[in-house]
Amino acid sequence: MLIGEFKHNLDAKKRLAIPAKFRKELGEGAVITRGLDNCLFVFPLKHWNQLAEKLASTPIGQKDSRSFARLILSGAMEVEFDGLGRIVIPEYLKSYAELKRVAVVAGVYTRLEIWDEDRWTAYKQNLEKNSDAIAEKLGELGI
Amino acid sequence: MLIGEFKHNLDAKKRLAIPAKFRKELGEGAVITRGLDNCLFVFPLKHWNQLAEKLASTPIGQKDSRSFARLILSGAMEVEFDGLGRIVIPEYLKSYAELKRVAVVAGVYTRLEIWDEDRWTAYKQNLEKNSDAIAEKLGELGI
DNA sequence: AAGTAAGTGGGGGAGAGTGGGTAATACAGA
DNA sequence: TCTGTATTACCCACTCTCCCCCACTTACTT
Repeated sequence: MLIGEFKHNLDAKKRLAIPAKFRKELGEGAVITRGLDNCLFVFPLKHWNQLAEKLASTPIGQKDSRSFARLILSGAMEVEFDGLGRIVIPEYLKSYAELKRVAVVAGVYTRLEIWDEDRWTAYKQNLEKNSDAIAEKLGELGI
Repeated sequence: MLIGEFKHNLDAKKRLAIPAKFRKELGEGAVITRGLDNCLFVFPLKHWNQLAEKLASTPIGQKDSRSFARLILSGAMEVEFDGLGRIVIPEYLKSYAELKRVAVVAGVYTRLEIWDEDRWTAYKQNLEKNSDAIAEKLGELGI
């Protein structure tokens, strides 16, 4: 189950340790790509295939879905682990997500997200301010 | 049935003893995550899975549901008991709930809630002061 | 009053994360 | 074509955190 939040360092060689907990589930292969809200998405191969199919089959005529598909598909790369469970973040993804030294790796059930720590903190603070709206959403989901 | 209120210490290693009474019911697994009003929720695995599925299946393209799912899912952690029935509270949850030394573990029928003692006391006092108003609201809900 | 179950706390070892060194490969320029 | 440079990938070593185990204390029960 891909859940939880972990802080890890991006070293000078653009290597990022993936938490051991997630590594097992990604072992059979994963894809890293540009995500939404200036973070990176990491999909297990299984979910990636589903998503890619869906994106490829969206009507080419619609401007929004076309550019979304482009964003996701063109930025995609297969993830490769080194002997110690780290991945290398290509320069174009690093700059897209504005990654600096400390990165946050967050599990969102079907995918991982990689955030720059500062952006992540700011994003969360902004969300928590709207906790009333969140409570309402929870109600809708029957909690 | 998860009811009752217990005070326990959070030790220097961020371990928290779960009352023996609750442990049995959570034995098959549980998930801890950010809750409302700055407390933490602990769901039995069964309830959590339902919730997570719902969250994960919301459309990724919609900003609101995306950030909402992110907050709940990334905040979650599988609960693991040590040999003596304690769980470890990850740093980011500890700071979210502003947990200090003494924590309150409260059963709310389908879930547990974990509160910092001071916040819990303050919250309860506030509740008792406004119990009339709350009772009226409840009336509107047909209780 | 003693025994048992539950909670508190600490020490040590294994495993995970960090960071640097080196060899191999690719690429550019002479 | 050969050489020098840069980038990548693999390997190794150190540190720290987390997990497991054990011992002590408290409270409740009989």
